[in-house]
Parts: sequence; C-alpha cells; structure tokens
Amino acid sequence: MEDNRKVLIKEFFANLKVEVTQAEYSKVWPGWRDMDYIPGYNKFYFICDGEGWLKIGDEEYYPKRGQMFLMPEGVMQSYSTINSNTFTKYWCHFTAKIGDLNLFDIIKVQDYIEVKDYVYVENLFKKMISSGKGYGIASVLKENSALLELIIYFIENSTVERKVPVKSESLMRLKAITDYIEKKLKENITIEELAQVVHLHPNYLIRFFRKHLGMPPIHYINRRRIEEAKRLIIASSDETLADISSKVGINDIYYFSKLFKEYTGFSPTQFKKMVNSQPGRIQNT
DNA sequence: TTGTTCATAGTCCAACCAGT
DNA sequence: ACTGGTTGGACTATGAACAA
Repeated sequence: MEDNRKVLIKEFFANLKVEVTQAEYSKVWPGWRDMDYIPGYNKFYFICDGEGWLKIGDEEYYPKRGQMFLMPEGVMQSYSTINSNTFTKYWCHFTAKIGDLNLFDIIKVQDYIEVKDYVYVENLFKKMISSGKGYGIASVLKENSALLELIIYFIENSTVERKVPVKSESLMRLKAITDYIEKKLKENITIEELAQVVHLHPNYLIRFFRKHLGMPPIHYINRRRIEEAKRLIIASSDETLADISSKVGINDIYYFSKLFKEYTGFSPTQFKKMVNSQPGRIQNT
C-alpha cells in the first residue's frame, strides 16, 4: 500500500505543471486590504520589511521580515495593512496543477515558513521577476524553474501532510491502470480493456484518467511508447526503426514516424543521427 | 454514471526522399 | 533502381464532451 502510494505520487508529480502569472517586488499601498475572498490562483508572499495582517482560512498572522507565506488557491483569505509602515515584499501569483487537481489540494503544507536562507529565496524571486519580463522560450522556462525551486524550498522547509483528497480507491484504480499500460505497452491497448481492468464504463474511464493524470489515456500511452522508442534508439543503433516501432506496440511505421515527430519534434531518423553524432551527450530528452 | 453525437486520432495508401 | 524512411491526404473508428 505504502509502496503503491509512492509510485503514484511520483506519477502525479511527473505531471506537475507550474505557471507564474505575476511576480513583483513592491511596497504595498496604505489602502492594501481585501476581506474574505477566494482566489483562483496560489500566492507566495516573501516579506522583506513592514507590518500587516493576513488571514488564511481560519488562521490569522502578523507576518515578519524573512517569513514566506503561501496563500493557496481555493482557500478563503483576507489581508490588510495595520499602520503606515506597510509591507515591502516579493510576491507572485501562480498555478501548480496536476491534471485538474491543485498541488496544494494533494499535499497540505504550512501556511508560512521561516526563511533561513534569505538571500537564496530573494535571488529566486529576482530570477523569476527578471525572466518574467523577458520574451522567448528560455525566459518562460527560467521563470517557471525559479517558481519550482521556490515551491520545493517551501515544501522542504514545511511539515507536509498528505491530504488524500483522492480516495484511496481512486488511487488504487489509477495504479491498476498505469500498471496495466506498462505491462502491455508492446501490445495493442484499447480503452475497453483498461475500463475492464478497473470496472468502469469506458467513457467514464477516460474522464477519470484525465482528471488524475492531466491527459487522456491515449496520450499517456503514446507518450510512454515514444519514450520507450527513444530509449531503444539510444540503446542500439543497429535496429531498424520498423523493429523499434513494433517493439513499442506500434505496428504501423507510417504512424510511428508521425507520432514520433509529434511528440519529440524530430523524425526518428533525425533523432537517431543526433544520438549517433553526439555519443554520450544525449541521455534522454 | 451512462448514452449520444461530433471531432479527433488512427490507419492506410501513394508519392516522395536519401542513402547505398 | 532498390530499401527504408517520411509525409500529406482521405477514410474510418474511437474518444471526449454534453446532456440527462
């Protein structure tokens, strides 16, 4: 049971998607105040200076310099100033989702942490803010990676409980489905089969799967197949693509080419060439 | 949770390309 | 010119969304 959980949690987190919607460093204005609202995004506040008041759920706080607060999506909260010495803080709005689920619905963390490495956290915020102002793919990646590091820092320095919003019956079902997929990756897998494994209606299975893993089963299966194909291409240079294709359960080489390109951006031969021309450099992508 | 409907993914073919 | 791979397009089966 515990083992199953671990594997599942790993699978959940492999599908974690984070996105920064806004990040700033600012001093709040004297009228900074809002009562009993439920945001549709998460917030981090990293207090640098000043005083004020926060309420997250039923808990009230008077944050201090060096504390980092998490105000999760979907939780009732309030904030306001208490005197003219208002907060100066780094802050950001972000989403962190696994499929349709919010990260902080799956794990329960503290409302705030005492930041021991002030400069470290400050630099992450700086990185997030400056890359948020840039354009291009790299800056989006940088922004998200800074956020991810902040989330990790927060979780690591917080006591974490699993909320288990997903009933363990659901977890077991999900586990049964993904196990079945791994086992039969090389063969044809139909939705009917998967549905039978967990005794769900095929239509419902797809919805169920999507809810927990953020993509339809076919996408998941194909992604796994292409990952496996990449592994095989890297492992052996003498196998033909047709062989590899059928080894990962795709008997149609035309379709294999198409899928491979769709998922990796390269055609199989291009990928093979890249791998062979850079021995040892590409482990996996 | 199920049944229906419409859009999308999967299949197959033909034409094409690149290497030998 | 033969083999193995890629690609666009047309057709069909299947999955996702919607309503109940």
